[in-house]
Amino acid sequence: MDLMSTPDAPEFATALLAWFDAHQRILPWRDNRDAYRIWVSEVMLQQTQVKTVIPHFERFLRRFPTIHDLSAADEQTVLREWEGLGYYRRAKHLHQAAKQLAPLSTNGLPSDPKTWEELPGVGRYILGAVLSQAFDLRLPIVEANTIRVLSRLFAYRDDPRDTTGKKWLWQTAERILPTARIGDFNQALMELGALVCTPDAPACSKCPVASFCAANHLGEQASIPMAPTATVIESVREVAVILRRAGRMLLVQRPKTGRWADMWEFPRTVLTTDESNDQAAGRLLTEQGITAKLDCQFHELRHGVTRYRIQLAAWLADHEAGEFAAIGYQNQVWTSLEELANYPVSVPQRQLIQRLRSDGRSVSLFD
DNA sequence: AATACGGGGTA
DNA sequence: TACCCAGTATT
Repeated sequence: MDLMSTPDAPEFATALLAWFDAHQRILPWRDNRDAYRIWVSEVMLQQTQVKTVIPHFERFLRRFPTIHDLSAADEQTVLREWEGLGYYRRAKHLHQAAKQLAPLSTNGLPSDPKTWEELPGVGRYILGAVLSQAFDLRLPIVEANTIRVLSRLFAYRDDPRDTTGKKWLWQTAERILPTARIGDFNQALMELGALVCTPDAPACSKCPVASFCAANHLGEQASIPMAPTATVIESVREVAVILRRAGRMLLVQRPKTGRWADMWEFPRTVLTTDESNDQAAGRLLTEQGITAKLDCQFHELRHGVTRYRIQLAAWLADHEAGEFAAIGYQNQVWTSLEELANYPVSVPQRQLIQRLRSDGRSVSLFD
């Protein structure tokens, strides 16, 4: 058996960086090493593919070119700019963190890890990604691409996603860090995972570090990393009502399950009985102390969340009397028309509004 | 240790 | 359809 070089050898970083220099994609956040731009990009890229992020990133940076522009904006504006990216908590945390960081950023963003660790929405990945890329601090990263790349390089056969695997990943990511070009090295590892060391059919023949790869030597690229246990997707029915008052349309949506249900207290049993959807919608309003006429417009939308496939039945209603509260993303509760009307809507909700408009209805949610 | 959190891309 | 994606916070 021949000796194989391991990825903690200096030759590994040399080979990987040479490949990165020649083959990296041109991405808008690679224009320069501005910490703010890198930070925004890393937050957007959480659980979101590069191709999806690019147009949002460019629009967001035009709207908020510096951390001071972002910190000066109100939250609703930031959330609206985030529309379509999902995981809106990211935007809230980014905005809160910008407010904390802006006063410390008169000469650029701080490079002190302690300062960054305190920020909402900044975990170990964001910390390493931003500080290694912006300031070349010697901090490791672990994320979707590098989980796969590291598992294969070392032929890690256990589940890299469990507690033991995570610990191994962070230790390994730190151990193979070179002593210079840390940010490029971290990015190169991710870029390799995105372009070469892909989940299905990795292009090992084009891999610059195949000679360092245990899985490649063993021919086990297809079985490493081990597949995660499949997620069970549950189908859920939701009821929503669109309130129309004073020329404005408002969407009131019942939460799907869990914590939201505790707040809304709309009995889920309704959804599994023979009770008609009209009655369910009527009760939804009544329980909120709202008097409304339903004109029985029925729409069915599909709204994807992690573990649920949601069928949303929506009605149009004229709001006659009564105060109301509405619930939407992140347990947000609105108590005023203004607040709700200015909140970003999800893509399915936007589709619903477009459908109403195509039916000749005047929808003025944002007008 | 599990779960919540979105929406888009892809075979 | 089912899985994947430059994760973090909460329970």
